[in-house]
Amino acid sequence: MAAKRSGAQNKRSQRKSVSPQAGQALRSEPPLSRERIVATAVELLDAEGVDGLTMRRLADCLGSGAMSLYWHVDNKEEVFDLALDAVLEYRGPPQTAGSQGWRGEVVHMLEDWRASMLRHPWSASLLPRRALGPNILGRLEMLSKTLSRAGVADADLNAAIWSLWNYVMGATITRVSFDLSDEDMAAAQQRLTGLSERYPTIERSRLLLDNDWDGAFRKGLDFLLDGLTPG
Amino acid sequence: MAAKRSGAQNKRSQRKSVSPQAGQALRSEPPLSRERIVATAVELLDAEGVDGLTMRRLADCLGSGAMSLYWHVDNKEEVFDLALDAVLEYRGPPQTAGSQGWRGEVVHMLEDWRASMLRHPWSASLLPRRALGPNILGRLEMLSKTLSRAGVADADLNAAIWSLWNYVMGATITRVSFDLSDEDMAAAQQRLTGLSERYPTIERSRLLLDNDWDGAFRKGLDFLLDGLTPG
DNA sequence: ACCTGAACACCGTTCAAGT
DNA sequence: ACCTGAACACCGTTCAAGT
Repeated sequence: MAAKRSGAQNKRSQRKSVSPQAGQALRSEPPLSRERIVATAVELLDAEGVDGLTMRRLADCLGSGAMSLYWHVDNKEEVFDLALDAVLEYRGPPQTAGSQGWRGEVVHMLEDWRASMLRHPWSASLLPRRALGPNILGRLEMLSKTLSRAGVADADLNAAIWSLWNYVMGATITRVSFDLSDEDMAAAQQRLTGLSERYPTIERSRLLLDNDWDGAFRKGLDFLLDGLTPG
Repeated sequence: MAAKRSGAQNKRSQRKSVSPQAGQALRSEPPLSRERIVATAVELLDAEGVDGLTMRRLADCLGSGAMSLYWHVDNKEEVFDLALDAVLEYRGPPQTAGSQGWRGEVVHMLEDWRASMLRHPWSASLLPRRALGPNILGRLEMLSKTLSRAGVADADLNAAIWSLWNYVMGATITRVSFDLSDEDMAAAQQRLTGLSERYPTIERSRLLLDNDWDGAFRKGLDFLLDGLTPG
């Protein structure tokens, strides 16, 4: 929107060893920049969760005034967008690739996607409501290309991608939201047990407790791929 | 937590036709109650979205002081929990059921679940982060029972339920988040076209535009059921 | 070009008090 | 038992001003 940029001013000139004045932070921080803001936002989100990210607190962590952020960033929404995409970089298939064929590649891409989001538990539930940044688009592009090469017809491609995307998102969001402390988990199942005459089946199967999330994820993914892809 | 209840005081006694005093609302509202609070919260959420629900605004809609709500409700979190579950009641399979077998029942249950959430677009993205109320548990119980009767082994039951749950959640959340105005949609694809050399495949397939969400949902669901269930 | 403090219009919730 | 207003400790953001 605005003309604000943040690209080229990294030269930082030679600051001539600023003599620290009383009351100031001794080790003067590097100047503000989009990169620093985003990196610190990710740290803050990792440490405090979505509700912990506050423009004021973020500025505090950066050693700047709260309003200084607004020079580099339009608003809080943009901070979310940038932090999210920053966390979703894809480094490509592992060294052992090539030999494993397209199916292995797809599975790797989706498991890596999930793993990236699980490393930053705030990211999964944030993603669906935010703009698609370059890293997200890059992952979609790569997935698309691989499926296409695997023989998925153009007419079926979008449906296949969205089915997989939906599945990965749902699995990750659920996984994060049920990753409670053991006490919370026990309490929930406890509450359930108290109502066992109303919910006998899920009480008996201990639905809320013993879940092999990773195994279940992989199994469902395989079923989807069986259906979505030819051959 | 607290000893607060809201069950039995519905008698409301005979209020003796309160003479409306100047400055007061003429038609005096019915007394506050959990039910009224939740119903109004749902209306407000439907109209204004998640960010539009504010304790103060909610109280305004109810014609009461902001703090009055806290007698009936612990905090804002609980309002969310209650509003969410209120919206997820399940009325059971249609009249024509019985003849359609367990697979038809499962499909109906999950499509109804999705439809209920789509009717209240705030609900889908809220659900994963909230406590499971009786209506949600009821749906899980019914799904569980049906799958069990269909022959899914006890050992596979939880994985099957969570796979379906995840898929439904992911599909619904994505669907809601991409249900932008046409201009937004066009703008997004526009931006993509500008980068078409970086994302040629998804640009060519118009991934962000022509999506048959409902068809894709049903297709992926069928694939999952094929894999998850015996026979 | 970059950063700042004061100020505005909001929040959720505690508390002591009213009826 | 139920409702209330004042007050507290926060928010995101605008604006006019500093360097």
